[in-house]
Amino acid sequence: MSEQRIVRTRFAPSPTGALHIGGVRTALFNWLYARHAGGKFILRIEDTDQLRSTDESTRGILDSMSWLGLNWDEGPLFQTERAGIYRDAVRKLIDEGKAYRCACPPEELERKRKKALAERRKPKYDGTCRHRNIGPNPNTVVRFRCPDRGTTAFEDLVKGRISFENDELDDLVIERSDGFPTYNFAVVVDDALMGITHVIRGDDHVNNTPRQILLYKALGHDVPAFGHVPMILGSDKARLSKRHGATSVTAYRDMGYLPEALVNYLVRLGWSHGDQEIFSLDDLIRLFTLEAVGKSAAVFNPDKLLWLNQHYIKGAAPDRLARELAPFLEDLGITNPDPDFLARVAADLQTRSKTLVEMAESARFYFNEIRDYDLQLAEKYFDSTGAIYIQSVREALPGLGEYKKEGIENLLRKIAEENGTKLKNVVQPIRVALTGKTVSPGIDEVMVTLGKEGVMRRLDNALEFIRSG
RNA sequence: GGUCCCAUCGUCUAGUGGUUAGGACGCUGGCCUCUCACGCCGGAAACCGGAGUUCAACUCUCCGUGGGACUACCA
Repeated sequence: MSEQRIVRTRFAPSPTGALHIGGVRTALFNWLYARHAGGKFILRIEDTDQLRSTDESTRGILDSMSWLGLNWDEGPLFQTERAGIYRDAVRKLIDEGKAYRCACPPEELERKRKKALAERRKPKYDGTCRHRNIGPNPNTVVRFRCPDRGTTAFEDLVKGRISFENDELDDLVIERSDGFPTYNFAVVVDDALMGITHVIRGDDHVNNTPRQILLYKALGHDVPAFGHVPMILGSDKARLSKRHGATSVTAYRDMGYLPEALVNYLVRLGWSHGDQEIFSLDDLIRLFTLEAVGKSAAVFNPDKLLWLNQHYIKGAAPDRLARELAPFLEDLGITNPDPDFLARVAADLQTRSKTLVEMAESARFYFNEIRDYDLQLAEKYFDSTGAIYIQSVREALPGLGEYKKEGIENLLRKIAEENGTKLKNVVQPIRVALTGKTVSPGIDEVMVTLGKEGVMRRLDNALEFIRSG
């Protein structure tokens, strides 16, 4: 009896661009599956496409994974460093008669394919070189000899039983003429050698699975379990791509999304746990199973992601928000703010910001005193009564005992009452005087955060502006 | 064309033969209120179609229809 093996999953992106929304979700599912089972999560970089692979992409992918908290136990391993391993595996198959060299010119194969298509036949390699016993030669590829008969089936962890007739499969190329393995071969060799027990990937790979199973068997390896998760679509139900807007993890980070929002959103795309919508990483590790992953493709919904981001911003600790917010403020020219002050600003803004970018934008007035008021606003709020209210507040402030929210609000109410007007009529001129805008956090919050001195200075600025204007 | 996969509100989904078909985003009416938000209460909104099986189908089977993936010396 073979012992129950420890679960080993992997994520194997190719470094040909930024880490994609679809890619991370696959990574997340693999990571969760491993963590849930107390197994290992391995990172492998599939960089055999020499032309399109870049170190920069690799760094970006690693960064994005770390930012999301998806740590890996082994790797990153690079396929380009494993060329000898694939070559040996190919040789072994040739020696055993399970693979053969093929010298068919690409143009001819292309011609045959087109002809087959035109005649409504399946375009399948015709086996010309199967028995020609061609030796090593620069212009040859190696093909895997696929069985003509029989059925290859597997029990998919999310979709259930899937089976293919072997005669639908053709003799796929496993080694290109440049000596590098093809994708289908390299994955099998790598997954087998790395002891991957559960291959969790996008369902665009289901059609690859039977030939890969055949390769596992030909190579004499155990066949892992497969779980094909549905893909993520754009709003037009087409595969998610750049034209649907932001699709990379870094793009969302730069737009001011919190990693937990992205993780929470992505996991709910295809997976669910009853009516629950909010999940921490710990919740997910505890609850995640592949059985609860749906079978159908999901449309990416930016609005729901935005809602989740807002939710997490709302609940975040102010000092943490302050740290996250700092780089976005820096983009606006606000550098090295006092951490405590910034935390108070973040606290004021956290129920009214959907992203950190939005929060930074709303936070500007806290750092820049207003000199030139908007003339339209000034005309409306700095009229004779507005000026009186500002003046009244300014004069009352020094005598205010406790400079706290309650005291401030009471003061404003008292002034409104004394002038026989509504609170809002006092508040709005003050708001414009302090923030330069008609929209801001609660006026008492703003005044507390700005501090008594700051508020008095700003009110003086406003009064000065009124006098000179 | 062939093969494979999929199908509940606009979107993400719960449902596992008998439910007023539930939740969430968005939309929308109201409450709260110093603006904007937050929060709270309410509303509109779905079982792709047709045959079966069954006392009873959203749920099981088959056939349509629609969508998607693959069909490379790309991964």
